Amino acid sequence: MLLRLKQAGLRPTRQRVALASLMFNGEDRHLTAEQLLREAQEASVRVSLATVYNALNQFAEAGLLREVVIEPGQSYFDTNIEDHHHFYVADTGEFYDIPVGAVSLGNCPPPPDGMSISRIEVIIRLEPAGKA
Amino acid sequence: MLLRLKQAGLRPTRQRVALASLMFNGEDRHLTAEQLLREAQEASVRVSLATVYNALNQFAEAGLLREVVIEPGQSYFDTNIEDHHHFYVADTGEFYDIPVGAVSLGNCPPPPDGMSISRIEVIIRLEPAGKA
DNA sequence: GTGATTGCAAATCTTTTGCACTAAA
DNA sequence: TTTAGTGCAAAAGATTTGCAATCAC
Repeated sequence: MLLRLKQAGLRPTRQRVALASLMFNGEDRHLTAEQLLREAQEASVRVSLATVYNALNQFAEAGLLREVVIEPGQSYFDTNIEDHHHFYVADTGEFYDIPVGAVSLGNCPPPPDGMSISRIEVIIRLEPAGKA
Repeated sequence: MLLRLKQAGLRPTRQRVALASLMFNGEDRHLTAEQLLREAQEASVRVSLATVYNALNQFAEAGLLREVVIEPGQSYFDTNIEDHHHFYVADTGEFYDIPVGAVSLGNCPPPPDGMSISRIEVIIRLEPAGKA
């Protein structure tokens, strides 16, 4: 974790190392700042909410994770920085990753003049089956 | 406009009629509450920000428009309720609609067990050409 | 008249910021 | 030691809410 932070140009402080260790634990995660704070507290890591926000923003800026905005008034941070898409369950706030290869996007219309595509995001919203 | 509101089960008050007239003026629009308030004020419609929010939420709930969340801390309301996708320019907050037929989405992976798809959203983020 | 709606101001929620203190190099 | 990072509490923004006044029916 130390190495990863150093490579990103971030000083590996106790808090940043602890937060990074919680987030980058092997599996792909989608966490809000509050959720990460709670995990830190459960792991007995002394850290403030402000620092969690700062760290998440710095990690995102450094390309270590990606901010995902799906709901009003709530940002998720996604540890999977590969090109991919999402299933999202509004009821629970759960995410499931979809590898980019699993969705074929054809026929994309050309961007307006003077613009180029920076990223394509596909969000498939889910609901409990047989609900609607 | 009166009719549209009545059909949606909303009492056609002065404010709601005025706001609806501004939003549903023929073209597809993507507005924030603040933007709509400003338009109302420019049109000399006396209405408060709280009422704009209430009206937008009621319209959305009634299916007259759709809330679109793309940026942290800012909701857009889209008057186009047909199935469609978006180009989005982060720098300016501009939207361009993409008709659903213009993007072919194949090969969608099946949703997790017990879940069904409620909506598929494709967001193509744009940046000024030759920027990156 | 009666109940829904409005406007205002205050409250709420997420996120950011200022600044004195602490820790990394 | 020097500079970056942290924590707290306060600030900032977007949105919601409580309640008396107002409007639609």
